[in-house]
Amino acid sequence: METKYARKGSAVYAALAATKLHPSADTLYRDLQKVYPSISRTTVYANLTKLREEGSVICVGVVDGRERFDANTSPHPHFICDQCGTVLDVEGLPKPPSLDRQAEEHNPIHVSYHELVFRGLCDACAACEK
Amino acid sequence: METKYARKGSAVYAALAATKLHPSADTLYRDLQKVYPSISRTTVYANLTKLREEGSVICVGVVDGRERFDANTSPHPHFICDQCGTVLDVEGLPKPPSLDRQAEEHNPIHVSYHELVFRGLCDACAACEK
DNA sequence: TTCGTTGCAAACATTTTGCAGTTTC
DNA sequence: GAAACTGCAAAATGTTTGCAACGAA
Repeated sequence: METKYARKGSAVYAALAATKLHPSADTLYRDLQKVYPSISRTTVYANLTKLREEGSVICVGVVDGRERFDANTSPHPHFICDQCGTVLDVEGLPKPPSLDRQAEEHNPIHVSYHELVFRGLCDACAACEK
Repeated sequence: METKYARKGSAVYAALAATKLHPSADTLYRDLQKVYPSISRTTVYANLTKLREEGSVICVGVVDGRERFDANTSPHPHFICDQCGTVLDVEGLPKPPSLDRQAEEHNPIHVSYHELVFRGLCDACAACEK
């Protein structure tokens, strides 16, 4: 039985952890609405901010002006479809050796991590192009 | 002598090509105002859009909600300071061998290029942290 | 005269903030 | 009761669009 002010923070995390689609705040909001019809966008945004500060959620990029989130916080490469905006995890790449230290060697920077993002077309969009 | 309707499109490109700061549209607008006091944000945005469609300009990422642009369109790694938002070119990295083809091998994707972005603190911000 | 460029104002979309009611401890 | 959570409404911000005036060819 849902009350108006039920705790929804953990639901935001659970919804994000349950998908591989790297949803935006709004997509997450729509998904959560199905279970919590009274949830507000403000709550989704507030909890995403909190989860990000805690380090239990990351933003993997901005697609069409919308931040895309991931509950898998271990650094891993992504793919973004330039046409439909789908965000996928990229599998099967060898771990590059300490790229971060190499970058620091020749530049005035202090690297904590790096992001590797591939761009192109997903299978579905590539099929449409033909 | 500046007229109200002087051609400003090429000035947008020139301003972007003249800096390594990977400015945002608004930064570019403020820079151009010094030379073209009557220039409008609309013109800067319109020309950035056109240049991007032409392929003579790229967006290297979104920092604090602002798109950052680069007239150097050849793919190269960048660094973004998590504190001040500075965007730097990263030098001295060895070219990884056909990462794009490797990614395609194990994933249902068609890669046209990839972006490598290092994150951390720039020298100035690292100094302040101490 | 046709087409592309410019700039103002308004519209848009995503995200943030102010605030008051609610729940938890 | 203090502190944290929720949701509504409004604000803030970056970007786009409608449109009319201007300029180039």
